[in-house]
Amino acid sequence: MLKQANRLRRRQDFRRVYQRGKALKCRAFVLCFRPAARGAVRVGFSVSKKLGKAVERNRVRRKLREAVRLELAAFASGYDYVLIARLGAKEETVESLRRQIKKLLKTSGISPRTRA
RNA sequence: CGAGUAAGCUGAGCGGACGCGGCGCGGAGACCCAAAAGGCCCGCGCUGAGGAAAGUCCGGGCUUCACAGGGCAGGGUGCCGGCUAACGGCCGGUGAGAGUGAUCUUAAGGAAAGUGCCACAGAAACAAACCGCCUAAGCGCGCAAGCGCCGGCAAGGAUGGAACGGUGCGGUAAGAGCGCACCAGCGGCCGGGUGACCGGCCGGCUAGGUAAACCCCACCCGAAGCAAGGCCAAAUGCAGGCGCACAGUGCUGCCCGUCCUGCCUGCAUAAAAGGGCCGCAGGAGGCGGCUGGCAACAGCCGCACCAGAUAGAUGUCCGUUCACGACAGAACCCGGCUUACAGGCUUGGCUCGGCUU
RNA sequence: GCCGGAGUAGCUCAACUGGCAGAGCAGCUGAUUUGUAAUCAGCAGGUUGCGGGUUCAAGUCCCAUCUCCGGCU
Repeated sequence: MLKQANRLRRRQDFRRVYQRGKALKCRAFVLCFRPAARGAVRVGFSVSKKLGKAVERNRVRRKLREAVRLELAAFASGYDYVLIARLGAKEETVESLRRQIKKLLKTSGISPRTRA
């Protein structure tokens, strides 16, 4: 679990990221991001019912959150992010998710130092 | 020893590191916000999913609508007694069915209130005569045997899931509950039981199936749901309609009756600006003991307080043990039902079979 | 949280009050054609999602369950 400050919580924030942000995808998830007014890293998660029943969805979300927590330094502050789990996320481990996050953030073109 | 049957319990453990929700205590920036409330941050302590949390199939509590009115429709339940806040649940019994048995299953009221249906086959599917059996009585013909007419019968055959009680004896022209005995079913009386029902005696001899077809009878059901609903802060405008009629009074429909308001309806306005708080977890609750009861359950006493989120908390890593871990995640609460489930455990339980004494 | 609808041949759909599960397309075989298409004739293809029950008889009625689709808040 992330701290409250690092969470994306409002429905409108999600919508803003979906509509006006950029999206990158890999096997396990889609990463959407968008510059925000505040200077913090805020991440939201989306796991649809397509992934399975409540227990399975919880497991996927927790693995994603743990991976994000461990890689929090790699995220550029001043941006809002949303991770949308895909069907492949069920087979991933936390370690493999961390690698995919790092890879996607590198290709995103924004680095932690630019807006720290 | 083997096979079975019944009731119940459990649902990986221990240690460490990094994290998260809630509560309590302490602290801090002057960060979010128009402001209040609240949020964000740091430290410590305590605490943090299930037996099904699931499906949403029933029943309640709670809240609002008018403290919930009447009728018709509509829906549900359906052997008896009890338990319960209530139930379509549970317990105990009755009948029926299955099993060698322990035991299990059971929507199990009414078919002489009425209607419908019973395909094909068959003469006929609720009142029938195709094949068949008979020719006693009556009439005609004939010397007679006999033939014909008028008829009688439902035993046998055939069809069907089902054919107007079954078996046997008597009876008859042939037959038939026509008579008798037993069995099944029906009605009455007597006895037992709170009752479903059971037992006995007597009577008249006969009534097809289907109500998970319509229906009849008995009993029950107002509706919507915590995004219910209430409070705080901010904002209070525009458009339309009505005057003794109109509008609303919440959704399974219609009608009647009646209450309330004077204004009502729509939009801005509810997924708004980061809105917030209550509802919200002390309960028909849990654990232990005693008493009453065959039991479900009830009463009394004692003990502890045991999730409460709102993008929604249990995860990751390391070590270790073993039978290598199933189904599965609270969202207002509770009682049931149903469904899913790796494995493990308990019972001075019960039944059947084999062997030994 | 609440409430609806559907499941039938490989595909798209029928089957009224329970009474032999059917049609079109697709498939296969044959005919026609030099050959193909079209056309004609014929054939095969079904645990009616799954499991129970009621009934003489169930796609149809009742109960339970699975999957999919949709709606309201």
